[in-house]
Amino acid sequence: MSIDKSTADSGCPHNSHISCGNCRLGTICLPLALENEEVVKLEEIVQRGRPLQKGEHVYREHDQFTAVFAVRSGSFKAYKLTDSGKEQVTGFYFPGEVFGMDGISKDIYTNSAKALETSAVCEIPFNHLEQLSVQIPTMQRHFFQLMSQEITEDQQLITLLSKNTAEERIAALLLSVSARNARRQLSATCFRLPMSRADIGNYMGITVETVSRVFTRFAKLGLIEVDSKEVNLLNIDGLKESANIT
Amino acid sequence: MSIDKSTADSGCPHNSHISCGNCRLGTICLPLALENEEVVKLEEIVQRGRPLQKGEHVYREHDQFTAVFAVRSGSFKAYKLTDSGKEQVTGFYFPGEVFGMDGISKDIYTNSAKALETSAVCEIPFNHLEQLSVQIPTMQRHFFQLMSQEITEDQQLITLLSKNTAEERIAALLLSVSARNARRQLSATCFRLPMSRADIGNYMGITVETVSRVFTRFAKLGLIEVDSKEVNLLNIDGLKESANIT
DNA sequence: CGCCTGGTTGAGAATCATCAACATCTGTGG
DNA sequence: CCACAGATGTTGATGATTCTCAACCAGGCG
Repeated sequence: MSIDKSTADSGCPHNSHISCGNCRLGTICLPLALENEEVVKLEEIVQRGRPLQKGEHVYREHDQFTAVFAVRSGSFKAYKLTDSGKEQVTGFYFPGEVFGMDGISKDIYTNSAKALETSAVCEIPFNHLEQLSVQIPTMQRHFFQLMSQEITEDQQLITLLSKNTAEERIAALLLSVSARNARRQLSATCFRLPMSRADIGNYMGITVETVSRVFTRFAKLGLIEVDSKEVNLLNIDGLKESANIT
Repeated sequence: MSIDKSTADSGCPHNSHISCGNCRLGTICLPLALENEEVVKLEEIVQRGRPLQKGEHVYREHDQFTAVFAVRSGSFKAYKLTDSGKEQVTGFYFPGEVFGMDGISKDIYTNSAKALETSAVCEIPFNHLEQLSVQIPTMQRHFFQLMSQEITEDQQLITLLSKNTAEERIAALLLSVSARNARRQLSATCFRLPMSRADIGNYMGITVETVSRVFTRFAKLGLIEVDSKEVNLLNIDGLKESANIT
């Protein structure tokens, strides 16, 4: 909100000409143990794209798979259309996180990815990444890990959807966003949810109405404060109890 | 059921001394475009394990991650325990399919894997596989694809859990097992479900009772025949309609 | 200013979970 | 070979959570 692009220092990911080496998101999206000269090789293949407007697509379902993407600023949602034409949100991505890996298996993206707000991505062409992975084993390992992490997270969501109530799901989502914010040195308690209530409900397998009701219920219990998209987690431990996570 | 191990030919995956080169599951778990000499390299690192009895574990949640596994014969389920101690089934694996990739990200398995019946696996030590991937780009690509496929499948399950009714979920499961059977040149209509009703319900996010009811409902509609674990899909198109897949 | 999208709230309906009883299957030991 | 116990599966009755439908409210934008 209050980020002033004109005075953005080299650590600000909005700035499109800074390099991986001094991007402050590096610790999230890069392998930690990368040599300087290896970072240079990586930088050669990474394409820092122009900003995307809210609603713009990075790629669409069934597009030819060419690259994976790291969120530079803003946020994205991945979704697919079911056979009956309904949307299914499969994930939200915040700065430093990598998406697009679903496309590898069939050489075609199985999801669409669109910006939830004005955002920017780094594009990492996959054929180059493969070559680089052969040269730099650390890179290969890191990328295996990123994919494995996606699997783990999807499985957590599966558990959530298959076992938990609406309240537990919402609590888990809030805690997830909170934790991911903390990883970027941002507030773990006070933040803006970039996605709509409909997206939340869709992602969590509940209706908008239920999302809305749970939010107000949480607010009445003093667990959170809500002002449209802005939320303030007043009682994280209470939320964790509601999420059934200890 | 009627497999006679004593007369098992070299193509039978029960036979523990056959190699990847002439394993009839090769087309499923191996990259197609592998040179002969490359297959030899792969065979050097693959460990063909002893049979596992029903209920035996391949690995347990929180174990040190060492290897991924290809199902040689039988079937497995992957599951994890939730914080509240309940079980969550995260996948079923049939011959030719690879599991254990969830462990890569943290170097620790995030699931347990146990045999649903007498089964056998090929163990592929991951450090060797990484080295091999550097030598054989096709291998790297193939492994990326396997992981990406796991992501895609998990996301399909997410959609199922988040949007579909009990009937649709069961229909989808039956069709999934059917398709995976067909891939192994087995009957797409008549097969045995190796997992319990409880496992099915757990995986699909519904209770055993509901599973049972849906099975009998499907049977009454003439869509399937059920005799305990044996099922016969009488009307695949009808099932696809029930699953909302066209 | 009014329209449209997105969000909230309410009332009734439906699916599925829960609880409970009963049936069946499996394997074990007499 | 049979009897029995425990696990697994089926069926029924009841109830709760969540969905659906509907009205209404708030904010952004032409």
